[in-house]
Amino acid sequence: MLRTHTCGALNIQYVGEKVTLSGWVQKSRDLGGMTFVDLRDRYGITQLVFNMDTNAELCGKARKLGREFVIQVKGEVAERSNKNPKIPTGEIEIIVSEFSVLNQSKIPPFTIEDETDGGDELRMKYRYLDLRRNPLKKNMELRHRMAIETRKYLDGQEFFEIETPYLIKSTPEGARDFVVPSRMNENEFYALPQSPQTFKQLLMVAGYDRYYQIVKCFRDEDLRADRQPEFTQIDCEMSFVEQEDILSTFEELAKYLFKTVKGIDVDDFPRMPYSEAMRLYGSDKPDIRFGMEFMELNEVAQNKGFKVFDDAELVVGFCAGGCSEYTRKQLDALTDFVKRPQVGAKGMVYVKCNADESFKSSVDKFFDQEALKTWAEKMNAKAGDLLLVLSGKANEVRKQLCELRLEMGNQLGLRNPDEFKPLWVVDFPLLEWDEETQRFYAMHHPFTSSKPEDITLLSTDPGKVRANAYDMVINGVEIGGGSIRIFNKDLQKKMFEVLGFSEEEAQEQFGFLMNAFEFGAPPHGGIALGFDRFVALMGGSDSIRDFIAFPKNNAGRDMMIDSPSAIAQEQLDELKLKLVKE
RNA sequence: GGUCCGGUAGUUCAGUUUGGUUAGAAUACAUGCCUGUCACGCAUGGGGUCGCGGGUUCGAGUCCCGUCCGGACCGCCA
Repeated sequence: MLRTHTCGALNIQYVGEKVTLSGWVQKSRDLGGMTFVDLRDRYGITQLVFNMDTNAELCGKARKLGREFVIQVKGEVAERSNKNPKIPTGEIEIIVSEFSVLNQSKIPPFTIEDETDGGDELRMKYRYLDLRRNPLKKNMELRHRMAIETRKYLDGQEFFEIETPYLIKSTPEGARDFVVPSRMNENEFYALPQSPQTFKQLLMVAGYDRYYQIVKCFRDEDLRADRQPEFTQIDCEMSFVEQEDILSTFEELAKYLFKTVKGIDVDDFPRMPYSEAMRLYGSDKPDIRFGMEFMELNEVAQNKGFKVFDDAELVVGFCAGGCSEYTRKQLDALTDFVKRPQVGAKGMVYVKCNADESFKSSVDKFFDQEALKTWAEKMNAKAGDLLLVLSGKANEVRKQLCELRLEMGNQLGLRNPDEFKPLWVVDFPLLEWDEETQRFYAMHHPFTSSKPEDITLLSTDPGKVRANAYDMVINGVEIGGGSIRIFNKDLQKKMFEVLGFSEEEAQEQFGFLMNAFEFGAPPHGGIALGFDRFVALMGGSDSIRDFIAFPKNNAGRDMMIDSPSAIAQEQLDELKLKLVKE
């Protein structure tokens, strides 16, 4: 037996027992007459002790152990004379009687300690060493816990976990597909699923009225801190449900996860229409841990001779409470922030609501005290507050102000990662007009149904149609989204028509789904939650990378295995593929 | 496709603003000493193509151009 206990298992109750432990050498401390070795495994650290008086040969051998050597030791559990209260095994140590080196280790490129060295590049290349460290280990444990609890909850709600294929069919809608050449079908390709969308709908037709899957999805788009080309979703679908059934079922799932995994009780999720989210926060995924809601100022700020405002479609700002003492330098920094090309504002107007009830603004030339007072009143500002105002084209300026609001939230410490404020954003538009291609695109996806009362607009004013679509948003992160689907063949055909598909194209790409709708498709709807993001959120991080065991870098590369990579000519030949060399 | 930040010892970084002696620190590593350490301590030592290429200059880690790599973001992500 290579071990009788793990390195986290032993405590004072085991004193006197003979045990066998295996693990990695975390560190050794050679004091001359005696040597201490910290032995580590996934479960903890146990101190080994060697003494020159009692066993000089063994002690001498122990001194030669290097970091990360894998060893097996046999010995007796003893109470320490000097206890270490910082670790669970700190009251005991192992008086080693024999040990063997199971494997040696090179000196690792970074130390296996919690918050020490190792830049991103190195950590990715030696991911298996980084995973030995506590921070990543905790993240993997959190991920495991959430997966298990998700399964428990959904199983308790009668959901079946059913796997759907990874080798499917490419469709032009939505994100770019990863494609896989088919050896047996010359000139043809599979695509990896961006989501199991159509399959889960077919499962509804099949009568499996509650389905879920914790499933990998693939999108060939550029990466971000919160976006990987392969990522995991909690994918669900239910039959004989309305929007409210989905919302309550998955609100309960989220609450259950917060409770079981974090021990946190979260309040009921407020529901906010998309239009209101855009108006108040300039975002379809507002962070409602803090206020600073937007207020439109066209009425009070236009036609006062300030050309920038007069020419703008929208003048909008928010009130940063208690910030009237911001210095010129801080305000300049905020102006630079919004003028960065990534934000794209032309400038920023501020109004300090001074303690003595006077106002100081960057546009004093155009607005007197009385005018600024009307702004302050409109924005419910008190003495001591700071108003920040942007102007421009409505959609753009809302987005810019959203960035500024989040930045102020950061600066003022209002975005506490231990606080969780979820909400449902509902009533999304069904369609989105794209200027470049001059056509409508489905905002969610083409299987989304519209609000019944809006359905007549589909032919007359498609941009106005609201969808039975919803997003779960927590702390400004889009955790997931879904919709009530179309389950009628004719309506689905109509939808493809609005999206500019010819009947042939629609039949060719989605005929299998519409055909299935002719065989008794039940009303159904569902949701998919971004599992990586949810875990990262629970772990208090904006980046999902450290919640995925083997993630890819900025350029979609796996730096450890160095993929993607070229393939052999024989493989290309077999697939009948020719590379175009440039 | 674009914007910004970074690349100096095994590692994390300072040094670059204002070009000038042998490029430093911490940690890791090696050797020696040390019998209760747990970030052990003390002493000694080795360790550098300053990402790469070109240019300016009497002289480049430092300035300029290009390029590669990493990170954050915009576009993109139904």
